[in-house]
Amino acid sequence: MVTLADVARHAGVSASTVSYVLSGKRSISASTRERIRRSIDELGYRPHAGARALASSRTHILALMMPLRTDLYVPVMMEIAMAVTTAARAHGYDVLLLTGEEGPEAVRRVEGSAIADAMIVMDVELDDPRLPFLRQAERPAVLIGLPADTTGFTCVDLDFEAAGARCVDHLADLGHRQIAVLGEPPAVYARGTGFAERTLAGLRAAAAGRRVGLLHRPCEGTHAAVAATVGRVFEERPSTTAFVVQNETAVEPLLALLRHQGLAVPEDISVVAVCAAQVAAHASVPLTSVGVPAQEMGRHAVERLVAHLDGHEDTGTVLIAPDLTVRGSSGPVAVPAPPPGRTERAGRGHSG
Amino acid sequence: MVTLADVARHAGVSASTVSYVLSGKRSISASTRERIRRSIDELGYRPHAGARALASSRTHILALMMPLRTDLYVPVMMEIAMAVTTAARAHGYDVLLLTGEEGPEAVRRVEGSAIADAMIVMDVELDDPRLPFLRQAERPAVLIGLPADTTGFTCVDLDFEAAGARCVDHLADLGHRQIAVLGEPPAVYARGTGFAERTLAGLRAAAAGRRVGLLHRPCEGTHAAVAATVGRVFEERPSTTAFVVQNETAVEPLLALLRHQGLAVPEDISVVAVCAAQVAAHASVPLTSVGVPAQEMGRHAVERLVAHLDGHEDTGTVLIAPDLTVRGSSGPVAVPAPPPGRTERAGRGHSG
DNA sequence: ATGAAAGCGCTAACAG
DNA sequence: CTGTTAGCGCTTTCAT
Repeated sequence: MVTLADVARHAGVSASTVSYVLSGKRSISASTRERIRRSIDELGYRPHAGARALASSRTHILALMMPLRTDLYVPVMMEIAMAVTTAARAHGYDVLLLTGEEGPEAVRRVEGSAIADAMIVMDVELDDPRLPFLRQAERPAVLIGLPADTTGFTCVDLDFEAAGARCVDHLADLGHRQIAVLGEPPAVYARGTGFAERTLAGLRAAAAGRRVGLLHRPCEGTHAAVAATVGRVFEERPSTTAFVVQNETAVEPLLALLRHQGLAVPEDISVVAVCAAQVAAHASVPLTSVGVPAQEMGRHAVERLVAHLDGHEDTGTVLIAPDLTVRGSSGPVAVPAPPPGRTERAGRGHSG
Repeated sequence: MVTLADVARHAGVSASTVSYVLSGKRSISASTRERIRRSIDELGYRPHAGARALASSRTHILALMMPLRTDLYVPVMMEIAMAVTTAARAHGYDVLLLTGEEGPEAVRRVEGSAIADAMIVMDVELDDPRLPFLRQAERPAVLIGLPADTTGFTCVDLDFEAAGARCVDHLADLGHRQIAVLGEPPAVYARGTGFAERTLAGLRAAAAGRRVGLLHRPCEGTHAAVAATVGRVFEERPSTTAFVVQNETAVEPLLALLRHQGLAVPEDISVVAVCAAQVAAHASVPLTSVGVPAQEMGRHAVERLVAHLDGHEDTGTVLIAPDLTVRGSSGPVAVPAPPPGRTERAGRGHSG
């Protein structure tokens, strides 16, 4: 193994000089700097991570806590993880993957063993059990998601409230007066994930402002559950002309159901999604949607953390502005509004 | 920060004794061991990862190289990553996440900086550029997937050849004589991923043995591509009565298309998938399938690596036996075989 | 602009 | 069964 001492000997300088060339923490004459660089390349030297961590109290590792749960859309989690890793590498950091399984204990482990310089926590719940430990930890943390109390943390998330409002505004602009919301499964609301509620708040506020009716129903992503939920929606609000879906797994079942009921999208009924762009774009009917900016979230999280580690204190919440992409699943409400043809007799979408 | 020295002082012993209690590498009297354990708990001591790594040349970290590509089914990657992380924790290891982005350079980095004790490489191609570097590395590696030359590595994968054979046997047993295979997109075959070819080899061998016709077509996962491919399949082999799909994203488009053409599954046509169990189980028609044992693969990979690190030399390939789960998308071929009703005129599945 | 030297916290001989 | 001690490879004062 090539050590710093080897490089120093090879370049005819002291170890500290090599170290300083690497860290750039003091000025080195151009000539020796070049000589040392050459030695480094020639010998194929790489600093020993452990030694460096021990001496400097900096591991250049960020810990990423992933949820173990599977009721959230996995590809988005993965995209965030990849974005975090890529952004981290761009700043000279590596990423340690932790599963939610260990829970708060993972925080103590990272803290106690100094195995990472900072933590990124995904799938944060409103009253997350990890937060107290994170607060009393030495290391900075960025939360992806918004807990009830954000004191002491930097949080990064999509502005789901604005996203909800954006959906309603878009549909209201198209003339829709009665909107149904197909939400995440009840379990997601129950465990206080926050984003679902925030979206709902935005939807409701905008609906009130625009004087359109809003009916919200949590929903599992199975064909059966979607059929049942949509059935009840049409019973309660027969004048529904648009759906907002916030549940990746419910997207296809919903589209299949509407098709099966002879309702054409967007001629008879509009559908807008709050979901991963990929899901919206590749659905059997490309969906107008507000995407979850996974890449951006991952990147922001890392950059905040790196800034903090570099001494630029900057706690605070980053809410990423929603972006609504029109893809053709939303259109003007039919005039006169067609009665929802919900039985087998109906043919394919005619709007008159 | 609490150090080993603090614990030693608190327990009234020497540092080495504490170290040995932790590692169990030499016998300690029950009384002092207990005393030390108590001190450790009381002080909340955790070994400093960097110091330990420096002194012992063991980081207790496994590096996991994930593909950055998105043409493979993401949830399976994620499931493997989670299984790896969980299994690693169970053996006292943490997992460092590396993206394929860095390519072979990542291998050199891990090797040179001694940031991990071993590597797990996912999405291995037949002639993977990382393998030469991995071979000359000090640290052991486990590949998830099978390269052309497995010399020097432990490889873990599903026995895709057996999986393919299993599908053909299942369908042949049901009386099918002409099977079509909807494969991964051409790009997956082109870059030499191996598993796709191995599945095909298994399908072909079994088909030859059972004297059933086999037509294989790579296919993108879009509705348009599936429609085009299936159309050509029926033109070339009108007597096709069963499909084997190995492409998660093509599953729903295929089912939708068959439905739209008035072909009932499994009455008119059988469908068997080689894909993630979750996809098969939650498809609009639950699919008979051979699942990808992601959990098992991740676990095996870690266990092999840990065994190797513990000195139990055990290089070799682990091919996990396929498991075909019957879910109702496969059935006996209709007698007499129905002509595929591929045009709009056809009603819903009647077999006469 | 460069060197010398003292650790960082832990492990593993080497002694007893 | 336990203690002493010499590093592991690097960073960072303190000198010059």
